[in-house]
Amino acid sequence: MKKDYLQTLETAGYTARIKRISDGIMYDSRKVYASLNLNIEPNWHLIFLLLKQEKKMTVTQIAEALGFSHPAIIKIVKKMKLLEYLESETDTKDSRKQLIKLTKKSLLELPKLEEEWEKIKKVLDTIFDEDIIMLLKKLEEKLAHKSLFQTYIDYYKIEDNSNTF
Amino acid sequence: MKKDYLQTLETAGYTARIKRISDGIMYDSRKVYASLNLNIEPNWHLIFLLLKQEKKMTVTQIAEALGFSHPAIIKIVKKMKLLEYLESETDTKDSRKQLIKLTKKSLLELPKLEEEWEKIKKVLDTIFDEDIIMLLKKLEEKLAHKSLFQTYIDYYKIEDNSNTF
DNA sequence: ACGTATTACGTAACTGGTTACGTTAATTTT
DNA sequence: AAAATTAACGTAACCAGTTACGTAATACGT
Repeated sequence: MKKDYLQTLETAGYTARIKRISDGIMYDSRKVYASLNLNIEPNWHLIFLLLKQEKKMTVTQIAEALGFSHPAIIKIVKKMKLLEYLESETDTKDSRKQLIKLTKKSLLELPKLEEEWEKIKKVLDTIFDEDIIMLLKKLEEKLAHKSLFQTYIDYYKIEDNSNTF
Repeated sequence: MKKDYLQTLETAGYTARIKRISDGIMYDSRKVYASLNLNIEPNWHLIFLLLKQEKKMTVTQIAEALGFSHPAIIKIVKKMKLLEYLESETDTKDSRKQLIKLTKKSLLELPKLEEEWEKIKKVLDTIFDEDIIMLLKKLEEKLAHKSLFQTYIDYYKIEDNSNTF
């Protein structure tokens, strides 16, 4: 078994370790979906759930809800539209807005998908126990309260010249 | 304050939340380095530490140590070479191997860099307290023991046809 | 010692996200 | 009601990583 240096690199390694965990989970989710021979990507799950709840949402609403940039949503929506899982209409009140919603096909396939998600959830629940969910919440709270960058700036009373050049 | 849907989306949201935390930390680290007007990227930190310890390492060794693919390391090394932080020589015993090491310039700048890292460490330590590090270890252990994908396969005794189509 | 398998590195193409920028529509200011 | 500002979407270029693939050097089995 190879030596894992990240663990020995102290604090410097934490962020890398979190990233590795995150990437690993993403990678595995992808594999699970692939093994199902479903033409579905992990991210889509969230979009399905969101639109099932809200019926119609604009691009920016989805982006904000999921914490992505709006171009990211546009790309995902494009893909999902190609596979006819989503459709959109222009808002009659505000023609800038695109209202995204699930198609008939989506609604038909939802029960099957939800069954799969239920199975995936069970597996995830074996990893994400109480403690770990607590950890997530704690981390989120800390970072939400004050970003790392801001903490750094305040800590050392440095002038933020990252944008000046 | 906008509603955070990820929190309401149950298990489906965990992986997305971890990713968000991870991305956020990365983003902020980048900002800290930018504010220092140092031409250094966060990832490089680990390479510096590693090579300071080990003196000379091959591309694949670095990749394994840090959990990246080898092409990723090649790219990073290329950049660092351009700025003259790294240099490489071909192994005399095995001419396939490139031995990467720190340059004089790196060694000269190290004290200053280490001073900065020390400051960054202090800030990170305000986030990564005992509890969080414990849980991080726990998560890593769980995932190291058995990947999510494997858990899934075993759980449902599915044949892995993710590579077969 | 010779053919085969493996290892190490490098490049190319792709991926899932980002920021930057442009356009048009709506809103606010004056 | 005209001008300026802001909001929503779309596209383009970029970024940091990945996988897939090629090639050359080494190690291995017979």
